[in-house]
Amino acid sequence: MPTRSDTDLRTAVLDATRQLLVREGYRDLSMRDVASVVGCSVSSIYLYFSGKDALIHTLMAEGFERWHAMVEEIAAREATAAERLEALCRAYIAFGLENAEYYEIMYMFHPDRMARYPKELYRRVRRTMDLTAELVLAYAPEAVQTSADARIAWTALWATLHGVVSTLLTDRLDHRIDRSRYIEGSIQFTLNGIRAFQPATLPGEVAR
Amino acid sequence: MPTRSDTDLRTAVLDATRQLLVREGYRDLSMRDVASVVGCSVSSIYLYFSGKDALIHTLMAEGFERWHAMVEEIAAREATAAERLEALCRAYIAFGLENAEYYEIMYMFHPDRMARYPKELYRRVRRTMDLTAELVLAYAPEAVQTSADARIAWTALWATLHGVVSTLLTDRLDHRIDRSRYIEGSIQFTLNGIRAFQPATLPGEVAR
Amino acid sequence: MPTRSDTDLRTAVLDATRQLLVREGYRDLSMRDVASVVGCSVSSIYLYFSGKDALIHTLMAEGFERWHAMVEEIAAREATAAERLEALCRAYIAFGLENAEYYEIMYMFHPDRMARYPKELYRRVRRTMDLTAELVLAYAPEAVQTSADARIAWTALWATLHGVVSTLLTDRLDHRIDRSRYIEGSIQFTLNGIRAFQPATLPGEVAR
Amino acid sequence: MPTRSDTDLRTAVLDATRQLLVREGYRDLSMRDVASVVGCSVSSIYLYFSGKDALIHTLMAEGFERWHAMVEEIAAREATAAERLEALCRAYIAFGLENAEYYEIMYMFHPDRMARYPKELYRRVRRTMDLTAELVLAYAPEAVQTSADARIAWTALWATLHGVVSTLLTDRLDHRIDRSRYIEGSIQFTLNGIRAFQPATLPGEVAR
DNA sequence: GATGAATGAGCGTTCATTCAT
DNA sequence: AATGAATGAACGCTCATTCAT
Repeated sequence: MPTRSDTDLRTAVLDATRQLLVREGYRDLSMRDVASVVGCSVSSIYLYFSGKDALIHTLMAEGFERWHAMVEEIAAREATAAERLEALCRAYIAFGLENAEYYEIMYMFHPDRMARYPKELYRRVRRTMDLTAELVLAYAPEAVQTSADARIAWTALWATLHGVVSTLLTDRLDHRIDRSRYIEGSIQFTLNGIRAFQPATLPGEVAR
Repeated sequence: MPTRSDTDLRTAVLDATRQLLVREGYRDLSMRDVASVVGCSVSSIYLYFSGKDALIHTLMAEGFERWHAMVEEIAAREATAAERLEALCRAYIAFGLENAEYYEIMYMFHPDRMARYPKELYRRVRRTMDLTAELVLAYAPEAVQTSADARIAWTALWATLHGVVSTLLTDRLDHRIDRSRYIEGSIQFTLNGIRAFQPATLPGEVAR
Repeated sequence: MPTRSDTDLRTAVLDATRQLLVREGYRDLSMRDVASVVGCSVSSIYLYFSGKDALIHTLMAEGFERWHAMVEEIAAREATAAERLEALCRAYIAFGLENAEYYEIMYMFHPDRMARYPKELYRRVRRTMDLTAELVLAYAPEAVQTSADARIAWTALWATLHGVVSTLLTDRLDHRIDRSRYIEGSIQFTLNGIRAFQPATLPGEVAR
Repeated sequence: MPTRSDTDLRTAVLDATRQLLVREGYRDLSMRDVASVVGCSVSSIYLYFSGKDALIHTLMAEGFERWHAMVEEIAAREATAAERLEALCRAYIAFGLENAEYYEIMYMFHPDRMARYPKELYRRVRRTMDLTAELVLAYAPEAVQTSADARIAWTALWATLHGVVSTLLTDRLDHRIDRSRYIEGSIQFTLNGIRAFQPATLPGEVAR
């Protein structure tokens, strides 16, 4: 009597881990818990993952994958550059909020602290960013002219979005501020910033 | 030969904890580690702190204190509103980078996960934010008109700054991007965003 | 060379605990001690018992079980009521002495001090007592007439027996007194007490 | 401003310990607690007691002292032998109940487990018992004829009383049994036992 | 392919005790 | 006479990991 005949254990473990990550957070996640949710033995997990780190790494990769897919979908949309960039921003925030601590392991973790993560991931992340940079470039071609500029602009834009997500996830938004307004406001004014973008000059250089 | 006679153990423990926090992050911080860095016994730590939580709380309070002092100093400066707000932004980022995961425990932590932190801290944090809001208001009085707007604008501004710090601390800045340029760029364009600020409209409302 | 292959660790842990309980008493019993006697790691104990309390509870239950079995066996004997009650008394004392502080955890412990013990045990204990009460009733039907009287008589009888056990276990019997004589003497005169039993009158009531 | 000028620290420590012993029980008694109740430093306790054991020993001695005094007082009373022996029994139980865990350390502790207790105490305890034996002898001179018999009888009597105290202190009295009736019943029927006393014969000897 | 048994290292915390001052 | 500072050993317990079956 195969309890789990069709779906394999590896998948079940990933599902359980993802679920527990949201419920308990990364540090309270234990192999025991995962096994107990899956309904298998602890040691079985080691058949598919070399250890806890590898398990987490897999989820991180999965997360980046998902995000990449979203970006690709948006990039492919029939819409104005402005609509697409706004959509990207909203998608990012939504992604972060919906994936909660899943997001945490993707972004808030010092890679150095875990066994070195495969280079391959960095490559993928960079590819995602390049794709995003194109959207930025298309959005404000008169302000952002080189693709180097675009990367700067996007990283800065991303920083805002990350800040928003992180602020909301950790519940640090002042309670007097309306959540949706805050999100929209942040997006709008960071986009304003992009449009008004001019290659930054370091302090000491001829200023803006 | 008094190794520590003049400076007391309490201070040494705090120093070691701060240092370890940067090296190991909060969750990997153990009382044993702290003791070993300080060069004292584990139980000695308990002479000055009732437990691990209390130790961390102390550092958090200390961090917020320091930041508050910086804000006050900047607010008191003889300078234009623009200079002061820019200074605030740079100070924030510098503070975050220099205090590394000291910063982490201050901002990246869900308060709910630790034994409830004294209300008093929250009050201080909000006071700091109000002070900051004034700087924002002074910077762009034509765009940001009410102090409610100012709080929204600041929280959004803060989100960017937090994003920058977090991006840099977690080493996620694309290595092709110049660090200083990125910082300046982020500050400039977030300030642009402030000047162009208009109370956000929710999607569905009459848009910008 | 299997040191323990045939008998399982769970049993070994219980054995060691019982043994240590005699040697060290309950409060000085540590999981480390148990592990060291068993020759296993501390954490292995947790494979079979959820914690120290559970370990002790198991032993308590086991003890009460054994005692209940003895009572049942005696109640079933083909013998006079007098012989059976005397047998019960001797059995009680023998049980206490042979099981040493195993006895201690069964009887000398304030239940309140440990995580609440399952009700089920209390029920068993009371059932054992009821069974015993019957033996008392059969022994002196003219003196002890109601089963309520029997319970009082037995509890008082038990108090004596417990006193004897406790006295001997804690080595408080005056060394000039012969151990066996003391035991027999106590039994005889407590039985005399039973036969001469009359429902106690509180001081102030019309006295005997 | 001497906070404790008249009464010395030694006394205060003993008082605090006694008080804590009742409140917390022996095993939860800590030097810290004592010091905190006294309002002195932990190390100050060591000025008067060489350690925790010595502190407990002192209290045990004190307890035996008190009990001895009670016995003497009763022995000296103008009353019938019966009244005095009954009074002794009631006094014993009252003493045990009123001194709760104070009683515990006096009687429930294996002397072997603590640093050897001074011989002097044993001598005192024996003297107390001899005094008691006299009361027993006077109570039933026709049954208890030699002082050896008296010691046996008393030890057995004591066992009952101890059983009663222990039963009540550990809350093991069946709740359907009235407390006072139980106490009186036990006393009465143990006295009956004494009166009917005949030197015990070992099983195998010519029986009663 | 899957598991149960076992472990070693580590955790936060408590406590009796010592000793220089 | 009294203390504050410091410690070492122990405690109950958890966890990621290994390995024979």
